Amino acid sequence: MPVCEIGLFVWVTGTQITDKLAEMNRMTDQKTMLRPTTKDLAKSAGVSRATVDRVLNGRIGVRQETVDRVNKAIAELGFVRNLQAANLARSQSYRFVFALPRSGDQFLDQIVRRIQEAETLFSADHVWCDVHHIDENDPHSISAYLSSLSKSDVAGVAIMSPESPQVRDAIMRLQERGVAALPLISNQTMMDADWVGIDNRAAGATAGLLLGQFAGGRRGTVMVIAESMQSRDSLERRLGFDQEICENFPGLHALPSLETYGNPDRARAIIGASLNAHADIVGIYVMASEARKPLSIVAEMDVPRDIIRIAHERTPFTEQALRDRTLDGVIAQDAGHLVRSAIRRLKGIVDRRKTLGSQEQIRIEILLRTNI
Amino acid sequence: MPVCEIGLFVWVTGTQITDKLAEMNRMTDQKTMLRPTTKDLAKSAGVSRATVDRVLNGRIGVRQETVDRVNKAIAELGFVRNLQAANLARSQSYRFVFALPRSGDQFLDQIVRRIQEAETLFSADHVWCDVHHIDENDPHSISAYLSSLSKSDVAGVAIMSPESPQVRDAIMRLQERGVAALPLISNQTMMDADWVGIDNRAAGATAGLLLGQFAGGRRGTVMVIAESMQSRDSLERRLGFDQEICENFPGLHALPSLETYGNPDRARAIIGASLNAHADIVGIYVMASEARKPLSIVAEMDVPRDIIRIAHERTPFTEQALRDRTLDGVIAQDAGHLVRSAIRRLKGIVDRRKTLGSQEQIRIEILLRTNI
DNA sequence: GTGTTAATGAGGCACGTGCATCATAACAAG
DNA sequence: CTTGTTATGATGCACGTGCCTCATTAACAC
Repeated sequence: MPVCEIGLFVWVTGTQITDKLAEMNRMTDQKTMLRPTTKDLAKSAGVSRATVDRVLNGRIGVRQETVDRVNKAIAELGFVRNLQAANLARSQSYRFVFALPRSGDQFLDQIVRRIQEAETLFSADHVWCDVHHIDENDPHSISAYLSSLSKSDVAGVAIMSPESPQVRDAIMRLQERGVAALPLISNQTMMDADWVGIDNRAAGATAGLLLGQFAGGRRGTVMVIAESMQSRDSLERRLGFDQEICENFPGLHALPSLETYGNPDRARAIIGASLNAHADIVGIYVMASEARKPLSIVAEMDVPRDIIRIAHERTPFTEQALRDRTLDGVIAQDAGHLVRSAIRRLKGIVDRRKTLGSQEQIRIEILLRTNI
Repeated sequence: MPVCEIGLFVWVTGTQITDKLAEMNRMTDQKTMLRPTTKDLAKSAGVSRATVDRVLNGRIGVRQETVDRVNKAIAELGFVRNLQAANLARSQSYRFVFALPRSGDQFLDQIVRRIQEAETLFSADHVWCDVHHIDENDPHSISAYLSSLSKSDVAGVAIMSPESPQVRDAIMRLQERGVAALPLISNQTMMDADWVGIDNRAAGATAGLLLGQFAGGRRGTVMVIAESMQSRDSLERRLGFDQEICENFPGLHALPSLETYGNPDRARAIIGASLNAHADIVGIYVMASEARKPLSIVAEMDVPRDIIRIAHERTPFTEQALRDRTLDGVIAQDAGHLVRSAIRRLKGIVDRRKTLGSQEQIRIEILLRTNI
């Protein structure tokens, strides 16, 4: 009679128990719906609490056979460790570091603000976040910084940095040392699964689709402005954009990307030249995450109203531009969601838990002036 | 010397302490960055832990003067109750009920699925969710059900129900009895602040803007299909839609709403009649949350491809329709986010905490075939 | 047989809070 | 003065887990 074997918990938890008993449980006052504890595990597996502890925390000195018995009991009772009690016992807190490029950029400012916001939110879970500014153009210094982090100081790091072999290696070494590491927004090749950010190819395609549709059958060329085409993000966005335009809007022709290199003078010169050279421009796509300068320059140049303008990222500037109607659409990733998702995933890694996929998928948002 | 008064905690927490000390604290090994406990509170206020407990939990039998002293200490030390320990002590778990209309609707199916998903996610916080199906057309039975809930069974309820005085009253009575109550998706008038869902006026406006832009300067009429115009949501969407179209797309003219009342035959008849009567239709806006039937009927009738179609809510059907290009855009609210937000807010109410506004604002999503 | 070692049991304290009990003090009403 | 009331202190257990120490057992080599 399995009922007797399982013992006390038969009527208290219902996870692996027969439907009938589970039903009984549901009927009972829900406050008594307790989860099995390590004590119950011990009883069920016929071992002591000490051994259960050894198995749960992966300590050495337990026969495989015993490990299996305990694991079987875990499965049977549907035991889940009470994280709050565990954290309480070892008075654990999680310190996470966000390694971000130096700011100036409104989008980065948003991120930093959201990190502070999230810290308040997660303080109940004993999560603390720090921001460390890195020099995005110096992979060596980034790698050096990451190497300086150890498990005792930092539980996890979210890294926003352009792709480079040094950084990729540093991330892998971090993980080996037991520090959770997560690429943020800019992905590093190979780490397909474990990163936080949007699918930039799809984002570019969405920009293309929006621009194409808004152009409404007009024919002409489309200007594409980027900060630099060195970064993976830009390349992927461009790829998605081009594919969408080519396949679905044969009347449109996208020009080669204009690279500003973050230099306003250069930007003014190349944008001006391009506008003069092409009289039939129907759309402008600003691919860079900092849309302020390119758009300001375009505005200076008295570009006709009916030229469609699409940019990336929600910032105070792009919000205002949407309201002003000097911008027609914004493709964005929610900064708050990015940050919270990174924290949850880092915490999940530390706790050796699986996180909820659908919540952690960062959506490609389309912002128009009506849904800011 | 205030340092002595505050005592132990001077260098351990830095919330209300001078910047210099806070800085010292940051410098220290972060693991020692402990939060003040009730014990520290007691010491700082010069009372016993028992009295601190009385104040914290609002029990009677404490002089006002003493209450003030304790509260002052709370502020000074920046004390925040350790919720996990508290929950552990009283082995509390939160049971929340989602009161939803009976299904059939793909959007509702999504919601139910997301609730189950969220239950897994929140199980670490001892949150349990049940779904209770209500008869949305019978306010009396809804009210009766809500009245049957008591604090001992249920910590909170999220209610998706059309507006009615009975339901509104029942919600208020629930709250008086100490059960957290939260309107979900469909709001009840007057409860502006405390509800979970999107701004339907803005959602309608977004639909209008999208449809207008996609129409690309063409002139003609726009068909609007609703399930019923009785509900507040529909009215608000229509309002926003009309305003957007009138103000910004003078070439378009929106017809009166066609109400299907959820009846396929009726739907087929009125949609067919409308299509025949208006040869210059350039767009169709399906306002109902269940877009499947109206869109299928439209598809049956061989409506030209270039007529713009906009609908609401992400469902398997609308996703497929976007891919098929039989639908041009979807205005959606993320079901998972809705559910999680409701749970977090209910929990926040129960714990008497403030929740993070920006996270709980439900965004109006625009889905195109590229960003599904 | 003795010593050695690995595997396990037994027990206890700690974490921060809720909650209960009993004791003590102050003070007012009778 | 007693008696009752109210405010407070003192203390201890409980919650579920981590972590530590010390004892016990069995297996194995010498």
